[in-house]
Amino acid sequence: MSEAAIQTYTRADEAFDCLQTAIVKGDLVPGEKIGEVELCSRFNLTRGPLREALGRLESRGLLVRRPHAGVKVVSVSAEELLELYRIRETMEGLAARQAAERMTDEEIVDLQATLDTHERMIEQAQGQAYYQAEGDYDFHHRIATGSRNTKLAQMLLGDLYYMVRMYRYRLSTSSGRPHMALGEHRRIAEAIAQRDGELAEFLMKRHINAARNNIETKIQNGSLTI
Amino acid sequence: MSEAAIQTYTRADEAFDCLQTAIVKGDLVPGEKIGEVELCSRFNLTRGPLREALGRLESRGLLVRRPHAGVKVVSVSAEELLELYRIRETMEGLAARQAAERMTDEEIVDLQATLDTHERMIEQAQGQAYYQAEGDYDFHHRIATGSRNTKLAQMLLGDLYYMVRMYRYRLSTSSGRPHMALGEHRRIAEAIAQRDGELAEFLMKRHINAARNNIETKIQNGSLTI
DNA sequence: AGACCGCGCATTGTCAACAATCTATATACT
DNA sequence: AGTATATAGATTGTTGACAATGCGCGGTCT
Repeated sequence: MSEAAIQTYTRADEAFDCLQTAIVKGDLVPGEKIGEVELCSRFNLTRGPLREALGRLESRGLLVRRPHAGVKVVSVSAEELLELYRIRETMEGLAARQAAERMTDEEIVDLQATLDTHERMIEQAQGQAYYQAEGDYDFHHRIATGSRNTKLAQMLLGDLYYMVRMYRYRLSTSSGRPHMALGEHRRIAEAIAQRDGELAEFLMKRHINAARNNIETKIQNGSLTI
Repeated sequence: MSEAAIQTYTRADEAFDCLQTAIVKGDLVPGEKIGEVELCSRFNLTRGPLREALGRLESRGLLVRRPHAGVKVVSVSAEELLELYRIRETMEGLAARQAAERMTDEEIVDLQATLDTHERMIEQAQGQAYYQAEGDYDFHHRIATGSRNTKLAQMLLGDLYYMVRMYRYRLSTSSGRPHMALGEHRRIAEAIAQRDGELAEFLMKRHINAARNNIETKIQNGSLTI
């Protein structure tokens, strides 16, 4: 998905993408032990590039590897998932503040246009958590990039989002509050449009904290099992 | 260096550690293009494990890789280095807050004992920036671990610190304010000992911001060239 | 019957040869 | 003379075979 920009696309990159999306989409279940040869036949690869991809994924925390014993998809506990949101809160708060200071006017227009699209999506696909989750991801993605903070964007897009999305796909956590989330997005975008970094940071932190609380209560209700 | 804990230590792990320390210590210069075969002979490895290690390092942002063209050590601009400190400010602030809430009493005692050691080091090794930098790293390391936030510690220890250390070794950035930094560390440790998370967060953010300002003025003076 | 030991098998880690791609040099053309 | 192109060399990417390690099964001893 969207790898057009890359000129030469090596087998290892292919393996990396395949595995990453497989993990995020839940085709590879957390905790399950997976053999290398099985993965090779599954994705039509040889073990060389595969192992390189496994190394990358391990380094990103999506896999755990024990020498001579095999790899398995990382399984995140409920506490760890909530901790992830604590990290997001601070990091995306920073991203929002820097985005307010640095995004181009054009990017801001695009950002707000994206939200219009999301609104239509929510109305059309009532309850289709998939599109909601993707829309949410899109919004946060734009802000991370808009921060013009290379490493920050890299950490958010490369490390955190994949772990969060992994559970979002599985649990549709964002369902239940799509309209509310959209409203929060709107206000954040508005603050960015007014170049009010402080406000954007505040709103973003509150937004993510709300999402975190939503998950926490669901877990306590028992309606969410991890 | 300190690989006793691991039972089986694969060649790829070895390659990873060798390269990482080589990059951090400056044996591998940023921007310089390095061939795979050269690295192999340099560290007594074969290309298989080496490539796996290269993948991991690329994924962590210490290397950049262009398909069929080779790898080179990442070169961070002055702006990017300062941005790194912005990220540290928020993330380590969070770490300090959570550490204040979650560290064991024993860990806190150890933390303060560490600071005593640092004080002696600073007095003995006047101006030896190396030990100062390592002492500083040690302090921040303990707090990251003490946060009991797996992913947060992983991101700080695995991603950010290596990049910062890379430039610390080269530029001895922390020199000039060792005593001041120690005093700031002391106050942070004190806040943690009193279980005052809010204060610990505030002090940590100010501490890192001070370090950032120190670097910024040095860059503007021209006494620091990157 | 239960526990411990040893062996065989499967899986992972490593290696060296082969194929594909890029870079640089030299040559021809404008 | 400067630019573009083609070719040669070197370097990276990939493959399949080989070696080393962990895991499970069966046997034996208490």
